[in-house]
Amino acid sequence: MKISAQEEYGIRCLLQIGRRTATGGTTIAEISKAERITPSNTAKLVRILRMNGFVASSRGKDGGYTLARAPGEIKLGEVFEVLGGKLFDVGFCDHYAGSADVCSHNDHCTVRSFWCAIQSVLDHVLDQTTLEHLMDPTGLGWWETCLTANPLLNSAPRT
Amino acid sequence: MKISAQEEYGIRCLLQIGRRTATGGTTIAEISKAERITPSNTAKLVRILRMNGFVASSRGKDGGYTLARAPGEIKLGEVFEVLGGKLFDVGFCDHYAGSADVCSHNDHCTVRSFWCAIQSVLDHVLDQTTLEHLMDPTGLGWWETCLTANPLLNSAPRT
DNA sequence: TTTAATCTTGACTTTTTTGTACAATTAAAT
DNA sequence: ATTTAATTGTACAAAAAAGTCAAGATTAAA
Repeated sequence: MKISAQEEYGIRCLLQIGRRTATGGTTIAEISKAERITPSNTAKLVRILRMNGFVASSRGKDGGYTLARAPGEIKLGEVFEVLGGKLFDVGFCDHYAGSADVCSHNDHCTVRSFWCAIQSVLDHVLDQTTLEHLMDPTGLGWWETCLTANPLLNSAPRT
Repeated sequence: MKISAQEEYGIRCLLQIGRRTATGGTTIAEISKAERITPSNTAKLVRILRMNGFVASSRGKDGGYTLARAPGEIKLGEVFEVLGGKLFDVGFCDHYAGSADVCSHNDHCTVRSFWCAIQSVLDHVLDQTTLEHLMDPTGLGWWETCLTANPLLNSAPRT
């Protein structure tokens, strides 16, 4: 369970574009330089963002990228899904269950139901965070206060 | 951000061993058959579990595997870390920051601080769940109640 | 109309992860 | 002692993900 390179850099590219949208957008060359990844790789990542409606592009001289929506309207959950997919695939059992008719991954699928629970937790957090939160320096760390103010996340005993 | 195959099957192997510890343990051949993965792959996964102190092995005829600790003492957070590592590596910036002295992954590292927040959330959940929770069928879904009883995770507005 | 900056696309290479094979080791039972 | 059933460790092969490259298409300004 790792944050993939594509997620890491994809988010960073989006952040770069977000920061510069107000001043006319930015180019692949600029993003590339700022994030220290190659232009080719940058292009690939930005392409994913564009095809999924997060950024808009204009071609030709003086072209470049801007956000396609307001930062507050871009949920990180959506971005993550596009860049790295869900935590576990539905249809996982189809691939891996071997030749059994029903999911022999068994355990009455306790395991899978647990994966779902983890995913719910993540989704809730990611859907409450927008690009705006990452862009605004004063918004740095609203999540920490959430954590400490929270019964579940704050060493609550469970029974 | 996906659950890796090693995490998925590693947990399942541990679960198999846990279930059969009371009745004398189990073997790689049995686990392999139950989870429908090859014996070789099973051996590899179980080895990781053994080297990290989750299971004990005995060799020779009538050998096999048992839990090294009580199920209630095995936090899933620990197991996950061993099987799949942390969500993002410390030292990530060392690898990817290029030739800059300081982490040029910049953004005043808002991004990284956000990764940390996500990891905290995950860790809290995973450290509150033990193998016992997965083993006990009646314990199915204590996490769902947690979710719905929870302000942060239940569509709480944040400001 | 020319030019230069920029995006767009698909194929290719490298790296990482995942899975497999096989020989060596151990211990109980006979 | 020998046989048998099991674990252990290393090295290798296959698959997936990440990253690179090169040629093409589009646009705006000079």
